[in-house]
Amino acid sequence: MSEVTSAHPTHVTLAVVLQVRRGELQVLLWQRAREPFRGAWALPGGYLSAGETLEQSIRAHLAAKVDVRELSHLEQLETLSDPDRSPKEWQLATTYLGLVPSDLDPELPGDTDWQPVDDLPRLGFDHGSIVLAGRERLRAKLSYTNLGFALAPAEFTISELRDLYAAALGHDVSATNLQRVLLRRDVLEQTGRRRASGPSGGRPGSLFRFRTSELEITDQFAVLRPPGPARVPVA
Amino acid sequence: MSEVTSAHPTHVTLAVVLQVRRGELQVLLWQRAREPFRGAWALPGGYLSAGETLEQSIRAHLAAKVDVRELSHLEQLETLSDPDRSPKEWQLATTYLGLVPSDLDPELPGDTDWQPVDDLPRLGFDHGSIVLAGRERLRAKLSYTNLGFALAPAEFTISELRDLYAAALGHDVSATNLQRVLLRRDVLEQTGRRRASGPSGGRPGSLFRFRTSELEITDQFAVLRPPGPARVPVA
DNA sequence: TAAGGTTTGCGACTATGGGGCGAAAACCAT
DNA sequence: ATGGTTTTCGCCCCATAGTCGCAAACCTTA
Repeated sequence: MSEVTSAHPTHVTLAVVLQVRRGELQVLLWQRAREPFRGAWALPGGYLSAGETLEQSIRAHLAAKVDVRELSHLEQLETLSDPDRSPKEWQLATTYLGLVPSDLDPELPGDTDWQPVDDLPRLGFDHGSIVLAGRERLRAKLSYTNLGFALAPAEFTISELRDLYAAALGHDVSATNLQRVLLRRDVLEQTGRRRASGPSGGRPGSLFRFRTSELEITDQFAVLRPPGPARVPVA
Repeated sequence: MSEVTSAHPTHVTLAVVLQVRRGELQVLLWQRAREPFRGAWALPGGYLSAGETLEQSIRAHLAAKVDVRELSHLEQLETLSDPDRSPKEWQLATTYLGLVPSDLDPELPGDTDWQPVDDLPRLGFDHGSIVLAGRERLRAKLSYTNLGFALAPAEFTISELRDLYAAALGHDVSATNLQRVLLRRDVLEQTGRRRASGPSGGRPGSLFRFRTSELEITDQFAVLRPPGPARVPVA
């Protein structure tokens, strides 16, 4: 049980901010200088202030670490309420998933750094499981939404996008298949330009972009569909 | 802005409890006797008490309306934080989705009743949109999980199950397709028994049951799968 | 300019799973 | 037995994903 159990819980917001850096999925963490969990790493976030919404709160706390304008996506995850999740007080935590495009490299305070999600340091509180939940949410949504836009730069070749997906999903991805799936779903479109070929030569790749930066869900996963002759293709 | 904005918000839990009754999807509501929103209908729920988790809180509040043991499923939805969502105070609300099998008919207090989700009365606060969110979550999960177990009685024919799905999804469902999909995914199994044929005659249907009442997710919706020869069938 | 190496693009083929349809099976009532 | 009703099941079609391999496009070096 908590050392202090008042009648009202405190409320914090926490964010799992993910980015693909150097070919691997990394999460934004900061190292605690004070107890509890002194020396351990923790998710960015902090207390909810009066008059704020939860989203405003997490954006404000993140602004102290990274420039908030660099966040390409932010969505709410679970709200945690185990009375023992903080050793010092009765504290609720509403968690968020944030994404940053891979071509950005925001300035960070000295106590803050990116850590690979597959090789995490010791995390304080229940933050380890929160990172797992964020990673899982990202993995799932990459499959049935256009969320890739939030990980990718404005323009990219299919090979570059394949590497992004491979890092985020944690397994190899076929470039052929990725291109076909995303083009058929109309989430990618061609820019017409090509990229200068790399240092090792080879054919230069066409540049693509995501058609929109609004989250869209593929309707294809409604398994028991309404009856009808056929779903009309876009007119 | 709220009339009263203290430094600490209050926190309530609310539940969208759904059941298929008389062939349509209905939600559990109670009619408010006091301001604000006197006379309007509202979702069951109430304040979070000291030492509780959010799930314990909503279960306790629901116990005052329906016997909690009748809930076949309970999962967290969003946590709402608009400072103006309650006219009387700064109040956060963590919402839940609850499901009740269609063969149960719990005792209800006098102020409480089931209402069809397609023809709702006037709802107080933001409860209208919460009901929508719950309905949408149910619809989605019926497609890619075995969540149907939470709507169905212990045994049923395919036709009966089709009617349940049709009511929950809001559109017709093919019995042939439903059976094939759920059997292939191994979520349904046959009991061996048959149901006596109905009043209008006809061939008696075989009785089925859900293989498990634990929530399981069909892995089939990972679109960009890991490479490999084939996913091995269950050995 | 030709040859060889590297990377991208793309079509062909296969596998899987959902949707539609109709015939056969199983039951009741007359 | 005959007809009406409901369930069951096989068959075919189509959409989409996964795999493979070759051609195209580019660079470097000879």
